[in-house]
Amino acid sequence: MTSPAPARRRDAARTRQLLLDAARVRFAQDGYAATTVRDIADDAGVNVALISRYFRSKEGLFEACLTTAVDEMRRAAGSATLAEVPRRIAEQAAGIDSDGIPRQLVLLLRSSGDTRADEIRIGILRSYAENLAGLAGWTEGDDKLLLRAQIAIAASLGIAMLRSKTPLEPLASATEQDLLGPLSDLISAVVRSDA
Amino acid sequence: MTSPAPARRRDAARTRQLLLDAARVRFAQDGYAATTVRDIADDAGVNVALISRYFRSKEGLFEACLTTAVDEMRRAAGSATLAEVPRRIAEQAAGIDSDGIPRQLVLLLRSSGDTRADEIRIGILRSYAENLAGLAGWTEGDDKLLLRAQIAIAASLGIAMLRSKTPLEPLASATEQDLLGPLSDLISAVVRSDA
DNA sequence: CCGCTCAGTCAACAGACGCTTACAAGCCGT
DNA sequence: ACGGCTTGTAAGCGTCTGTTGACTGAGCGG
Repeated sequence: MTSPAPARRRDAARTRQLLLDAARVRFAQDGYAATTVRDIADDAGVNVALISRYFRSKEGLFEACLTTAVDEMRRAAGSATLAEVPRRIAEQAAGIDSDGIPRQLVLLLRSSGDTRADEIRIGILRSYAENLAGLAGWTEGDDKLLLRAQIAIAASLGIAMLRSKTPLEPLASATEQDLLGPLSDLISAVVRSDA
Repeated sequence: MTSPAPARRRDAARTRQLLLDAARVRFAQDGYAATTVRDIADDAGVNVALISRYFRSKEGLFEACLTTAVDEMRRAAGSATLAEVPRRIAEQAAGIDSDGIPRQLVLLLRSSGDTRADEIRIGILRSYAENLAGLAGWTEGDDKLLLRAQIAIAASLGIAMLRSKTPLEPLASATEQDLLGPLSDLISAVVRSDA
């Protein structure tokens, strides 16, 4: 966290990251269409024009949010066994960030209206579902099991979504521990090959 | 449905309904912020200004969509046993409408940015969760079971959401029958009092 | 057949939107 | 220290947004 550099007053990489962070919060919280580039720039404390400079456009910024979020999730996930999956999902859904918003997951569920970004989103979702199905013994062509994996993914996203903005207690403030039990039951019940 | 009146050329009630129908499709498909009043009016085949006339504002129209959608779901739901719940949810998620979009459910997950509409949404979600928990023997104060019911609701919404716009096969085009099995497993595994 | 009422039309508003351009200021190698 | 490249600023562009108010014409009681 504490960078060795003496924090240059003008630092392109730092500014880029500030924009990226602010954008992820806004996009996850308010959605793509409801977020304006001026909101993001103000949150980041930089000039609006720098969004166009560093990300070419609002859509480019959204794509960057999506890809970095996905990278982080991939890094956090690694390879897992079926038994570990509920804990991994509970971690993500509980929100590893300070404000408890599971941004990575929410970003995956929100559509942007941007074709390119939506393609990325769907590709990621597809790969997640196939990974999960694979852990349960899925082989290509087995639509039944793949459907079940996708339903499990969808359920996780729904939980993350409902936690992110909706003050629906006790779900909204449930801890990772609280979610683990129900999620384990959900995954093991839904993702089964003996459909 | 078939009104006795011979369809007057200028019919306020009919126009209002046309706007309501078009708005529900748009809001569910594209979200609140990404939908413009001109889109809705064009879909309904009426003039834009009539939205302000009949619903006071775009937000007023969204609120009307929510309340009517909720009414329809209440009417369709009625009283049910726990065993019937998966089928009811599968019906809604599969989409009883012609285009297969589960509008009612999706509307409940999409937020508008409008405070009043969000309050309605949350109230509905809370009542659904309590109903579902009640079927499993929930008594006030049992947060564990209520949490599980809310997770089941969230899962259903996530499925509906992912089906609505995302071409994620086989989930996107799964039929009510396809969903019934996995959903039954999900509900019965998640909504249990012996947590 | 007249005249009032109300459903629907039209054009325009003020503001916000994403984005671009021209310019000022900082950083670094030499 | 100074030139050249990079980083940040300010202003404005064209467009689209939700909403409004004055208008036209259909419908119906008299």
